[in-house]
Amino acid sequence: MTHSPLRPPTMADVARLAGVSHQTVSRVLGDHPNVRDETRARVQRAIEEMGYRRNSSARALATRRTRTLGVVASNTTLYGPASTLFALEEAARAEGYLVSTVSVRKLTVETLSEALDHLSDGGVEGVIAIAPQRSAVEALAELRRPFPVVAVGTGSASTVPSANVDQYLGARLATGHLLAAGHRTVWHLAGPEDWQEAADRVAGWRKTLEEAGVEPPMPLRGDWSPLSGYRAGQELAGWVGRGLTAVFVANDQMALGVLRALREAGVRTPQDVAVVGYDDIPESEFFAPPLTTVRQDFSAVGQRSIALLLDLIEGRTPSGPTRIAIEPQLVVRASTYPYASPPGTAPPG
Amino acid sequence: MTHSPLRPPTMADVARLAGVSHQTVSRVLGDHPNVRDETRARVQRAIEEMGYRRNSSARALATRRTRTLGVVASNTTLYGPASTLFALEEAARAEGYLVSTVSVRKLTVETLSEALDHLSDGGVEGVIAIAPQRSAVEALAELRRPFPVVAVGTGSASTVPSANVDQYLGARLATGHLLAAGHRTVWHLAGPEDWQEAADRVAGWRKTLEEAGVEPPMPLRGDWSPLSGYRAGQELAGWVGRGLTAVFVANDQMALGVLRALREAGVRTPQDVAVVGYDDIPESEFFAPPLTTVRQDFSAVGQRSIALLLDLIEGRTPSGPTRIAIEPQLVVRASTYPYASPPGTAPPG
DNA sequence: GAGGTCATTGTGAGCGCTAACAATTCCCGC
DNA sequence: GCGGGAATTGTTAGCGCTCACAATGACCTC
Repeated sequence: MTHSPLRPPTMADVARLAGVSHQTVSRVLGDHPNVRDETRARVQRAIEEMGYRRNSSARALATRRTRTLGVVASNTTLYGPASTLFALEEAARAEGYLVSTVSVRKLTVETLSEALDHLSDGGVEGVIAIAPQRSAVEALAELRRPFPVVAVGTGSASTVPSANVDQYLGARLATGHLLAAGHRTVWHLAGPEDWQEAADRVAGWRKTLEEAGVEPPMPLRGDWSPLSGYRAGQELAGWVGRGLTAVFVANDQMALGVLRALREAGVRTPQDVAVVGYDDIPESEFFAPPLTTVRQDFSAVGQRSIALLLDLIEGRTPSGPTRIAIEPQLVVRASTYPYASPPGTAPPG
Repeated sequence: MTHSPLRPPTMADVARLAGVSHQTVSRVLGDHPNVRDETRARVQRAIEEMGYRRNSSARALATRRTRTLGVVASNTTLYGPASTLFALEEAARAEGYLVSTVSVRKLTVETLSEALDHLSDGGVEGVIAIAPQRSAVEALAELRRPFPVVAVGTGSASTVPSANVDQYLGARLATGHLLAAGHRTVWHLAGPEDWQEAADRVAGWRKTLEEAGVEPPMPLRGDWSPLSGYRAGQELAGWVGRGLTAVFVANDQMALGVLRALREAGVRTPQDVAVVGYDDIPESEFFAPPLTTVRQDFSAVGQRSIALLLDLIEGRTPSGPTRIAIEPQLVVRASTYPYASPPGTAPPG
């Protein structure tokens, strides 16, 4: 603190003050064992006094390691991506890595490629790509890149190493729950066509119905937004009384729109139509009525994918499979069962 | 592509292939004017052929510029922080900067200090701190740090350069709207005590009532979560018929809980009690009933704060004030006015 | 055709650190 | 009190790039 040059102090400055060579300073900083206690203390005092911090660029240049990971994501204001991002960063930081993020509005071959370039210019050692669109997955496989990449949200379609919640299983849980409650069939409001996770949920829903000997109705399509759910809900309301008693909606936000449309059409939930969502966003417990949904462990996705990426970067043989699947969990609430428990009494997510 | 050494190619490798000096390669890459077209083309071909990319660490070391910004944030799965984060990254990338994020679970002096250290070790040239807790703001002012910092979400309390939505004004809009609709008084469910934004909203609400000659009732406290809103809503329901006809809730998530509690208590919204929220999250239009709320332009916050930070980094005199205030906007829906328009007809956020 | 100017290219010296090796010191047993 | 090995410290050479400056050559003017 006494010293205040125009440029931040260098290792040589510290060395001079401590009366040692710069290499000894480096050893102290690197916790190298063979440094005399007295010397170490003297160096440490000098470091303190000058407020010295190692220059990360010089270090990175000499070691060829930046200790920085990249993340490419889209739709980061949605609960799922935001939660994954959070878990990713936390896991990476625990391993001493910094995380640089590129959030794009729309994931295409171009934006993905630009994002990887930008991260590459930033010197990342590896990248997590949250790439739920099918096209992005393919692009990922083809793009030339000088570092390992782990995909997240690619559903069952990943050709690169990946970590995913098992969407197929989640859809089976949701659909099976409705069938078990006595519904003859289950309609489905699906996510966008080109999202692999949406496709996996459709597949799980369809398979479950088929196993029960039921011909699946035509699924509706939304874009994940509450508004698209509202519009689909208006359409669904027209089928009430003609065999529609249960709907599996591919995410909670759309389910919210469906609930509103049904309510406005005078259709009661769950008495007339039962609704199941997907994601378990924090709000869904407070919808009207509280929403039965499928909870995804985004935190696990984040941790597992970081662990996998680090294995790849450090050249270790991955300790587990390179295509990780995480089990989702059904959360039953009043939208499928009118006597479900009030808020705050069930274990939180 | 033909070349495939163990190490990525260096500028010298490219220079050799193109038959020029490494400096000429640097000039081509830096778009320096004085390079003959023929030479430039030859170099570019060599770059292409080898798949060469500049080493960012070496570049950063030589230029003393990392072109990386840091962001410290908490509660990043909430709509507000997530939106801000997105806008921040997008604005920074447009200026050629990479963004490294540290998301902490709880913002304290310790976690903030650790986050800044971590970012500092990553070589960031400046930091945006999303620091809504009052304690964090103070910590920020005192912490020694070798780079400029711009605070976001610090409400009116920032001692460092900052960009904020004017929360005081937002609260006045919300409260004034309810008074104008004929309510005699307005209750308030506030956010956590130590959040400056919560305090600013309380102040705006209180001031508006006082100006109207009304003694403000005791505000309730929540923690932003729907559950805390639900609990407060149960309490509020007990005051219906005893002067409670309107509530201003400090965020949309809590408002969702309040709506549920009122509904369960048989209180109708807006006929018995009108409710106004804050944030305009995408879901609020689909609540039961759709929620009147205050929209914050997070995107503007992100852009303005990045512009300010870059001014500070580049040593320019900031082109505007160093404490930026952004105006919020009232969005009227059915929770205060039963004949509000259906979804999809109003201009989107 | 000498001298001057400009465009173009090359050379050398760092940026601040780590890694490999060399040099010094210390401590022990005999 | 001296050889030998371990512990400790110093020296040197990069890591791959940019910056400042030097060198070259082309072209022009008088």
